[in-house]
Amino acid sequence: MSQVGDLGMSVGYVLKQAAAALRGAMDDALRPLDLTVSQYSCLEVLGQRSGLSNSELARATFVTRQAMNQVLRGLQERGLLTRPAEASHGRSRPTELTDEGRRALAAASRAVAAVEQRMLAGFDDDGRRRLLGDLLTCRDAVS
Amino acid sequence: MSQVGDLGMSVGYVLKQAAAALRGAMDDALRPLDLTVSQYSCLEVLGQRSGLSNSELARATFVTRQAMNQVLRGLQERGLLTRPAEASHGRSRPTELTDEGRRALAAASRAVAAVEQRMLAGFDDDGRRRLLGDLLTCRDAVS
DNA sequence: GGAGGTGTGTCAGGATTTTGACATGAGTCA
DNA sequence: TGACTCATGTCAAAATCCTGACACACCTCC
Repeated sequence: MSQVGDLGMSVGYVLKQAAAALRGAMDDALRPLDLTVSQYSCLEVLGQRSGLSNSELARATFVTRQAMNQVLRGLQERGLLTRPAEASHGRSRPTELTDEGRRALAAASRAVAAVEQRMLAGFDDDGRRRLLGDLLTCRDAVS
Repeated sequence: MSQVGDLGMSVGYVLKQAAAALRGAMDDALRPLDLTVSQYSCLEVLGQRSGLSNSELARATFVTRQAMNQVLRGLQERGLLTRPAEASHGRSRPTELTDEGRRALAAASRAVAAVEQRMLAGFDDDGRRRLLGDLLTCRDAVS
């Protein structure tokens, strides 16, 4: 006898499906802009909080700092962000968006916002706030 | 420490975070059983609906059929499932769990259920049903 | 001052996934 | 029958991510 019961009724399973569907839709929306979801996530976090280090960005996007390092190199190569050649304190190097990076972020942000708008079309303001709170509860409970 | 500002108010961003946290917790819970999340997902779907083909399993778990093929090979190698040597109709080969596969699934299902229980500790029955319905709405709207 | 612990950046290797491609089997329709 | 379309399985290459490891910088405590 399965502990999970009907798979279609498992919150965890549907959560995973919803996240996968969202990621796929974001991927499609970002492909014309030549950005991956990981790259966009990095830019978005940097747009909100400038000057974060590699490790801080990794934690914010739920990937390892090694993976984030690869993303940062690619974005730096393309001129979308800058890092000082050497750290001023410790080993961490604060990352900043360039003007071109801000332009790319603006375009990507619009594309992703359209996807999120489509995902939440069936919710009113109260419903969205409620869903957001529920997801925060889940995230914190399982972390 | 790292409040991300407006990003923390994005349902899509928090959905991604919650799914990532859940995946990490599932990974930890399944590691003692020598199963990855992908492998468990495959077993769980097969436990619910036996006889699915490679492509059907891939769609059910939101991965490509190439990736699912790799998972199926590993599980078949370990004797957790069986596939007929050749297809009886078309090219699809229906997959079935072995007795050992069912035992592994039962143990994994218990471990994952504990994680999900922890994730939903803060919800009552109505809250869980509501969250499940909201996630289904999101999934279908963005697919 | 020195030892130990923590956080950070980076390198290397392996595992997983995706993209692109090709061949096969089944169904549709002229 | 033959051309066309579609779904499936599979192979190969590339991209991505993770695990393990190492060195460096800072901090605390003795």
